[in-house]
Formats: sequence, C-alpha cells, structure tokens
Amino acid sequence: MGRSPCCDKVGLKKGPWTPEEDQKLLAYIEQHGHGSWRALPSKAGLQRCGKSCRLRWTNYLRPDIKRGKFSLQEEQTIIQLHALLGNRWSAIATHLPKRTDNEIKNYWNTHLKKRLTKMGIDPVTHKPKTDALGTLVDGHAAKTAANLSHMAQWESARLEAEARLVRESKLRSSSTAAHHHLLISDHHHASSSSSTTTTTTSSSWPPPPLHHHQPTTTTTTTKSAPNSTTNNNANHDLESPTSTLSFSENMMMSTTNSSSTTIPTATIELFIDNSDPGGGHEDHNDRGEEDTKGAVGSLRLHDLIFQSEEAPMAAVLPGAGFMEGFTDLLLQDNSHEDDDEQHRPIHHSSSSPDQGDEAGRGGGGEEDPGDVDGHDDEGKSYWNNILNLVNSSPSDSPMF
DNA sequence: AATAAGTACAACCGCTTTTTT
DNA sequence: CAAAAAAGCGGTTGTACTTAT
Repeated sequence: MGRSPCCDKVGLKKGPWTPEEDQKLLAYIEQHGHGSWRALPSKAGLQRCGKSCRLRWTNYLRPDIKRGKFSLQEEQTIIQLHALLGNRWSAIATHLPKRTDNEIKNYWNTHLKKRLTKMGIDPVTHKPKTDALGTLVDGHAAKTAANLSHMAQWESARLEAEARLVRESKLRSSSTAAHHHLLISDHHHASSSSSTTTTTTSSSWPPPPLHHHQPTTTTTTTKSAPNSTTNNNANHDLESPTSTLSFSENMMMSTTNSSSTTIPTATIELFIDNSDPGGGHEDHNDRGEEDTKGAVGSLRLHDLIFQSEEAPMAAVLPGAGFMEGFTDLLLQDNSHEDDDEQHRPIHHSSSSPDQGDEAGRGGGGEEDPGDVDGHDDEGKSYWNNILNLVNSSPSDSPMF
C-alpha cells in the first residue's frame, strides 16, 4: 500500500496560517479549484504541504462553513448523535450543516464532554459513572446504556450495508462518476442544496440482498461510511435506496439481512411500530415473521430506556423523547452560558442546572420515570425525535 | 501588575481507505 | 493486479487567549 509521502520536507511551513497565506489559498482555489492538493501549494505560491492546504481549506476557509457559537439545537444534535455513533465526527458532522467534523470534535472535547462528566455521565459511553468496583451505580441506567450501545451496533451494521450498496451501485452505473466534483463539492458539504428535502423515498425497494454484516466491525464501518457521502450526487442518480430510507427502514434492511446479528426481533418490531408517523408503511411481511407487536413487551427498547432515571425529562416533557429530555438536561446545565436562548419548551422543573450526580433525576420528581406504561408516547417521540433529526439532515448522509 | 493555571481551537500526525496509474 | 498517490478520519498537540491567584 502506498503511504503518503511525509509532508515534512524542508522549507515547508507549519503552524498557524497567516492572513496572507489564507488569501493566497482562497484566491487560487476560487480561480482554479483545488484540483490536486499536492500540486496546489507551489502553484499558489504557498510554502505548505498539500495536506496542510487541504485541511486549512476544509476546516476553515471554505465559504460554506458556519463559524462561531454552537446553538442549543446543534449541541443537542451532537449529544444525541454522539450517544448513537460515538466519536465518528465526520458522520456527526453530516447532520450539522456548515459545521466541520474538526469543529464538532473540538467542541465536544472542550465543552460537551466536560458537561457530561460534570453530571456524572461517562462521555465515552454515555453511561452513568461507575463506582469504585466498576459497577454501574444505577441498574436502569445500565439498561439504557446497553440499549444505546445496542443501537450503535445496529447503526454500524446498517452503515456497512449502505456502504456496500453504494459501492455496488457505483459499479452498476459508473456513468454518473463523470460528474466532476467541483470546487465546493467536498464531502463535508452536507449543507448543499438537496440536503433537507429528501425525507421519503420513491426509489426502488427492496434493496439488493445484503451479505452478512457483523455489527462489531465498527472500524471498517466507520471508515466505509464516508464513501457514500463522497458519492452524494451519484446516490441520487443511482437511486440508491439507502440514502433516503428512514431510520427504521434502514435498520430493517441491515438487521434482517444480518444473520449473525444479536438484535432481537421484537425490538426490531419496535422500530417499525414507532417510526412511521407519516403512515408510509413498508410491507415487512416478507421477512416471514409473525406479527410480534403483541410480544414486544419483553423487549420494549424505549421502555427500557424510559425506565432509566437518567431520562427523567421524558416523563416531564409532553411529546419530548428521551434523548431530547436527556440532552435538554445537559444543555440546561449550560444554559446560563448561552446568550441566544432558543425556543424550546419550558419544561424544566425547578431542578438546578448544575446537578452533579443527581443530574437527570431532578425533573423526574413530577412523574415517576420508572412508570413504564406511561412512556409509550415518549418512546415513540424518542424515535420520532431521532427520525426527525435524521430526516431533517442531509439526505446524502452516510449515516442514515 | 505579574504569572500560573485553565481553556479553546487551529493545525498537525499518523493511520486507513479509496482512487488512480 | 500492484503500487503509488490522494483523500478521509480521529487522536493529539501547540499556542494564543482568558481567568484566577
């Protein structure tokens, strides 16, 4: 395998970019496009390696980058997606238009992670902190965490499937590749034109059969994901169904084709049951499974989630899901830092914004979060929330 | 006012994956 | 098909700035 030659040639500048360098790079790209990053520095009169130029462009100079403070909505999105996807910053970035993965990563590391930690939540696992013996302090929270982890596994499997589909689609119609990617057609451009419109699919269904996917192959999956983004435009032309499928449909796609998956059928049913607010029902009967809705009870994912005392806001918030409540709580913790208050429902109870280990419990005082039966709506709202998040995100997202 | 400590963020590093030759 | 180049990605570092002492 060819390794990129090291950029540390003598004479090449490193470190912060000067305004003059920025100007040179901008001017050159505006006029010629970046083309080959390797050749660009010399052509643009920069004493930088191509990689440095590329990073400067993608992370800072690109005209479609939004800089500055993250809104509450953005914070919420990051937290939610991080719970689902982990440190897959590029994947998260596709759901935050005009934000770069690098910026999100930095923001997470410097703000959100600390906030979680402060609240006694492990920012890596989104689990409550463990005691000295390594056991979770709260059993319900353990279930929550386990299910979040489970969801991540599903997502990984789905990603792998999508990446495969994109590759296969590309093979089938390479003609679309003729479309040159222009100056601003970087993969980060989730914000580009079509991003918010495609929430339903008219493309062919079902997708081609998939091979088995191990949900545990997260590394591969992570690395594969961007490719579907790289072929964003092609996806539309190719009518790759994966790019526009709803979350639950994608879940179905990956899970039903994954013989080795550990995903319980009944839980899959939960997705089907809850994820179709628009009524656009897909016929899943070809799975050859009985209608398990009646049997879902034992594995009601959202029930498990809502049993968690870490998700009290779900109980307080009419129409608000677990994650929303959860992240609201986190955001609330930081609300005093934010000047531009947004219009989220004032559902917060009198609980202090800074709740330390008791975080997540304060809001639950008004309604028992353990009241499983009362959380069906919240559970649906949770998934709707995720779906809304997903559907409002770029249709070309590699994630959903 | 000086300086140590803390914070934020741009940029770099090194690896993997994809594309091109 | 293999090698090289390019691009993508996430972790980490360096440094400027801010805050506390």
